[in-house]
Amino acid sequence: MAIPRLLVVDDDREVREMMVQFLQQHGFIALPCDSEAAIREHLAAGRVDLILLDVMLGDENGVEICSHLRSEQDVPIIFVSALSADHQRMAGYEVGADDYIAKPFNLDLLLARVRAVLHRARRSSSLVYRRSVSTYRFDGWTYDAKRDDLASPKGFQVALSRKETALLKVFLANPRIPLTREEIAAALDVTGGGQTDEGSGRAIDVLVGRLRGKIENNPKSPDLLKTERGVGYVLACDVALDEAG
Amino acid sequence: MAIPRLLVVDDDREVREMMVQFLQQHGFIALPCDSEAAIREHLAAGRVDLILLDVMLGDENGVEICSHLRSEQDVPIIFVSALSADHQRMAGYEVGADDYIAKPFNLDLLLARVRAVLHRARRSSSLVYRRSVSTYRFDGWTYDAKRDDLASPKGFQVALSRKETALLKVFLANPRIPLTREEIAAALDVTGGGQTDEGSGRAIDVLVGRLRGKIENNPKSPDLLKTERGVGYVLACDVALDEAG
DNA sequence: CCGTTTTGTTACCAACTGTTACGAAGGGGC
DNA sequence: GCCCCTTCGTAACAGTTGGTAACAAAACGG
Repeated sequence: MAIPRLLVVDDDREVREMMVQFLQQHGFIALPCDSEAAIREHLAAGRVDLILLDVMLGDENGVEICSHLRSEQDVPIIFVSALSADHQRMAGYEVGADDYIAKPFNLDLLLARVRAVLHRARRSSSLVYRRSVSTYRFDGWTYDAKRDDLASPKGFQVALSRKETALLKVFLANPRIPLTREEIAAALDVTGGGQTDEGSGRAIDVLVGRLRGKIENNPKSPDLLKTERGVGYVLACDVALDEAG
Repeated sequence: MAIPRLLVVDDDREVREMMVQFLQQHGFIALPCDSEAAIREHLAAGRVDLILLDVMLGDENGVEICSHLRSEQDVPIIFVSALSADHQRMAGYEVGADDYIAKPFNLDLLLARVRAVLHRARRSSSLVYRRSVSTYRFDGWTYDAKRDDLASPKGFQVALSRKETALLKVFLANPRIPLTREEIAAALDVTGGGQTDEGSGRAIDVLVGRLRGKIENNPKSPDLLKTERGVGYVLACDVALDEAG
């Protein structure tokens, strides 16, 4: 299983950002959303492992959203709510929520619940939970995560900077899944997600360019880190994992 | 199976457009219709995989239309209706509808039903569902969909832009079937379907022209991408598929 | 502190794609 | 054939997006 991707759905921007930052610090890809439409975009765009859903979403209703989502696919959902009354809790479970956390909550409690639900979801879908992947192999390349050591198909060692390494890991964890700049930025904890000259910087583009320069045969026409115009980037090869622990 | 082609039959223009847009966004070719005559035109013009049929069609009656159509061929039909009373539902099933959705409905529910019915239709007609065609061969050309790699009969590699690739795929999926600009636009998610100078742009024409420039021996008198005057374009050769998975 | 390395920003360019305008090519009626 | 109208092809243009060199700022390591 790749790095878990979580959607943080809350209409209070401050709460949202706080949760996103906290979850990112603990190794998750956390993507902020503020509406059902945003959730659907992410679901359509790629894998989502867990949704943290605020019950009160301005004019939308979290319980209803949950009900919609649940009737279609079984993404795990954890409700987050200021309404801790029991009947509210029940309304959450009845539409299929996997857990329910009352605000204000302890962030570590949140983390524990998130891990528990992800763990459950993994078991039920009989995916092996790889506690620590030690080595990734892709297209002849070998990346030893433990020693942080990347070797080319011909056996030459290639040095990556810290951010380049992080970027590579994100792609290795999500092979063949197109990642938006927003998602990459979230996983790397950099600011910029913009792709035009106005707006925020183009850190992701530049970073991808630099990584390409080190791992692509011909960086001008990349075989591995392909551009999905209007979307983002995708690692266009399969990745084999050796695991330890 | 090529991209599924759906007819969206509803006399409320707004509802129709909304459904069409939604279905297009999810990868279907969705064609709006507002009458039995329009349905028949499409059925006569080419393959139709599923009809979404409003029960109340102004002066026409959806149930009757369904009954007519069913007595002739077995296109799957899903009824869409504001009349959710049980007897109405039964009237729908009795004339052979494959499913029945009450308005107002959740769009994603619609999507789920559409996919279910298409899936069923595929199985029952014992068509192998090709999850991923890896290579197309046509008139000496080879297109490797996995690597997104197009090679000319003489073995030269030809670079296509994203939209050009998408256009080629649409034709490869529908060889020898004349496709209207409307259908192509739907499959490509571009706006323009108009062919005159007024109205919407001529994106499809220009795109076809560009693709011709890359794959035709003599773009001025095309052998592959022929124009069907007053209709659209057609790929005038057979296509062989190699499949993987 | 200072030099080095890493990382983000900016600017410029190239590629992609939709729009428009204009001319050419059909097609029907006479 | 000739005229007229519709349809189509395509060059030219413009708006957007992505690649990347060059610079600036920040982090790092003594």
